[in-house]
Amino acid sequence: MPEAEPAPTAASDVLPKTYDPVGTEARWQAAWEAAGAFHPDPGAPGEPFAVVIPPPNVTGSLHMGHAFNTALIDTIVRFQRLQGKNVLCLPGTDHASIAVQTILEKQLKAEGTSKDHLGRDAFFERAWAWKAESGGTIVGQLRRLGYSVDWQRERFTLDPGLNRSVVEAFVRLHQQGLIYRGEYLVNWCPASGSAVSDLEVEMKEVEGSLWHLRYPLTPLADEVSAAGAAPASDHPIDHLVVATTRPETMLGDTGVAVNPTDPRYAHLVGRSITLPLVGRLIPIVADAHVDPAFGTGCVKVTPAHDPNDFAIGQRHGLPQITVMAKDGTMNGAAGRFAGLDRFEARKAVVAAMEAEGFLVKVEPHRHSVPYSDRGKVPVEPLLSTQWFVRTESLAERCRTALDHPSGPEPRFVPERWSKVYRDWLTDIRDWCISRQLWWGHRIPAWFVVSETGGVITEATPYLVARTEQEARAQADAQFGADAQLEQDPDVLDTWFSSGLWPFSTLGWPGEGGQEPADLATWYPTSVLVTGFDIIFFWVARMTMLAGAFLQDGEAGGVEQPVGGRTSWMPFRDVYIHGLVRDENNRKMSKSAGNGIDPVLLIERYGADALRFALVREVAGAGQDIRLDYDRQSDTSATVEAARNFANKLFNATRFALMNLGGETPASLGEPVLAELESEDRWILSRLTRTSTQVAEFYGSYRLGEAAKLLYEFAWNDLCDQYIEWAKPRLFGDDAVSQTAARRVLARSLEALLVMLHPLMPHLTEDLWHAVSGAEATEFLALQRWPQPDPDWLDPAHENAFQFGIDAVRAIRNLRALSGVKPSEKLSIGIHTPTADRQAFVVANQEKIGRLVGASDLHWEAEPTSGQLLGLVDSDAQVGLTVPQQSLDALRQRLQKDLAKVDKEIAGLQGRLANPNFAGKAPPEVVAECQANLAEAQAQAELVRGRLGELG
RNA sequence: GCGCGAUUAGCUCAGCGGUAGAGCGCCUGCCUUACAAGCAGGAUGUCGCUGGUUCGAACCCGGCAUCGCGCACCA
Repeated sequence: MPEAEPAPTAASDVLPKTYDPVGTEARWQAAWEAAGAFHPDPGAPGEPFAVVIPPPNVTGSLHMGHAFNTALIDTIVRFQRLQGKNVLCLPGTDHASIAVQTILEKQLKAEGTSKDHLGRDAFFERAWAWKAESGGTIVGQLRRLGYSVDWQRERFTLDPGLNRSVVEAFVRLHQQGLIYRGEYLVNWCPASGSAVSDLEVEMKEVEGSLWHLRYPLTPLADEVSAAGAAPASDHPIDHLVVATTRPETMLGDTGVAVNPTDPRYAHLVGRSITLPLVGRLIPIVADAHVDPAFGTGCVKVTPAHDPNDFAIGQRHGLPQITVMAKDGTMNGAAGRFAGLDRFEARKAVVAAMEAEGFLVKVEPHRHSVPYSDRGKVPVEPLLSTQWFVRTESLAERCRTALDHPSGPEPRFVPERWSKVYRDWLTDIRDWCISRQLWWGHRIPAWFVVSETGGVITEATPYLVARTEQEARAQADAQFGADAQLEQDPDVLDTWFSSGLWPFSTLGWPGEGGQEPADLATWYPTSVLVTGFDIIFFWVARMTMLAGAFLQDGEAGGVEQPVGGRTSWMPFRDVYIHGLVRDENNRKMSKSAGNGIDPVLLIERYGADALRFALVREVAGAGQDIRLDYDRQSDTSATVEAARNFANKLFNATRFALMNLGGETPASLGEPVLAELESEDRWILSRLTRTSTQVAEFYGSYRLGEAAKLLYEFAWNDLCDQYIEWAKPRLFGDDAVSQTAARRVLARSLEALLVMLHPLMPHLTEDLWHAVSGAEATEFLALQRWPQPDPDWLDPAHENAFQFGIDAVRAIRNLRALSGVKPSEKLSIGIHTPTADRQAFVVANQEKIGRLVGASDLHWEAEPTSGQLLGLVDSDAQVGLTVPQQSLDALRQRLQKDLAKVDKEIAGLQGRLANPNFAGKAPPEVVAECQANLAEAQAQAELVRGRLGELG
């Protein structure tokens, strides 16, 4: 960021009538970044507070989910900064192996070439070029949200530092015996030619078919030679019927299973089937996995192509016959079907079965099929040799931490997600971490290919090392100097590097056994903020990997968090938020094309408005939020309302600048208690209450509540009430009264700007500069949370002032009923026998008169006759003298009031008449009930009197 | 199948034991020298259904219904 960036000019003395976010936002983003405002020093004072942001795909672009996540995180970290914490918020991106490789391969294909033609090195270069070109998009868009992250610490999962972390992690896991290599069924994506993780598999409901196939029993005569012993007796049954949704896999069948308790087939267990089309003899086995009630109760077993069958096969020692190649076509083992694509093969197998009389029937069948998220094709369970992380011991550590005696680690907000997290850590499957791709971290394992004839086979010994030199040295020692090495061609799952994110980005593992300063200061991080959709895949992987690396086992064999920490957990809290749904409550997705572009909304309404709108919608419980949107006009009423709020603040500040006489909060000084008037004391009390409560809300992730409370304070209290009541003083010539009002206004507005800053950072930064006159090098973002004088809190006075508000409303209501022109000044009376209220009315005569358009505002204990009267409560009435009275409207109004109050009386009397209520309810509730009844009865009396006068 | 969440004003949602609120929208009137992206006033609900607990339930407990989500999948 060039230092020469022009210093931001704060809102000038004369502001325009509406706020223009576009220029303002860009200006402050540049100023913050140029000044390094969010580049913290690990040695700085202040309690450390750290957040690492969930790294988006480097080549992606901003969607509403990012905007939402960003709004939440930035609100939290900006609040903590205002609390004086030493805040690090660290940004970055991940390399998204499959996504990027898919894009690149598509490009290459369009150019008439391929990655294999290009070669690995050239392909890698090209991928980096693509990253350089498109990788700036999303970080640029994140900047436009006003994200207060430390861009100087921005990381990328493939950068050299994180590369080192990944290699170190792999090597250490291997040393701990937690990484192994072996041949297992994995989710294979034929489109990308790689294994994929569970995350990248999505179950889709499809209307498929259930093919019922006849599998003939092998005649007994032939069994003898096949099984070596003749079964006890023959039987009329000469075949079994199996059902399948994937008939092409029958070519790889190596058994048929029935339930051991199924009387229909018990006698057949041990006999064999002659597999149609293939001719292979396969045994009938008994396995409890088979549900006798489903279909025919007989299941074909294809261990090499189905996870359940794989397990059955293992239990019964059945061979695994792979009939498919890695590109999804049938292989040599498929006999005459070899070379066909798996879906063509399906048709061909069915046709052949039918032709040979083995097809019994076909039923429509709705079932779910695993689809590759990236390749958009059905995933194929395929046997292949892959690298795995043994997860059980890692998961166990995490489960134990959840039961930590001093509270669960991490702490989930909302709490219910911890259950989901625990479920995922229970009965967890080992994690396949190898990917047959080029764009990613190459696995740091070298095969000693000279031991197996120059090629990599399952039997080839391998060495895991941090560098090729290290591997070479190991090879020399173990296999001699002429051992030939070849690095594993595969790369690691992107989530492997993402799983290290909370510590790799802080410099783990460091140099020479030294803990890096960032890690020392900010690990464990304070909170992880993420959507529930990746809780299993990302959150749990981070906690599992941290458990493996951020502990020492030295102290008497008991593991301890490294560096004397109290916890090795990568984050204290996990704040789970919902999804942003579209105007029809649908999940936004690229394929559905229903995404709402945050950038469009930022351009239309400003980033502050979008952020405020998103956060304001958040309920406490991590629910999804719905964003309304009109696709015809690209407008959103919700965001527009937030934009209007921004404009309201802008104009309130504009008003203040016009009425503070060129002074600032600092030059005006603190309000002097003895000089304060009614509305001063009221707003300061409200301010004190609000600042305490908002801080509580922000601090406990109740961000939506914080936003709503501030909205109300700003609009209702400060603008609608305080400013309106204080106007005569600000405009008037009583210097003492004017100064008092200026002090209170300046103080309240400044505090409001600070409190709103986490939600609307640009606007508040700009307005704060205008109000405070602060230098361009100073930032609101780095100020402190308001510290109102506790003496300002005055609930009794808030109550007393509420009477004023109510009286004004009652008068205005009456005026509206009277039909008198709003511009016409009227003689108005407030009638109350109570001394305090009388004093209030007298003291605020001018202000109230102004608020209600009175030519004359006076107090009288009782109304004089001939007036139009309205009720404040049983103790106060308001009266107007109007030229032509609109008696019908008033009568209707009073009758309505009476009906309401009568209903209330009936309800209260009913309750009080119940002897159980008086006996069992708390006395204060009974007393309140009685007081309400008395009030209601007194009001009814007054209203009846008024109605009587009207005739 | 197992689990989770939702159901409150026309719409989007708060409230989670003392008798219902906000924003938007709506109706009426106002360009009142901060703001028409505004101001003032107003209307609007058998709180999904059904049992129970309680003096008292939108709120707690049990069922049911509808919608949504996650996990597991029966071939």
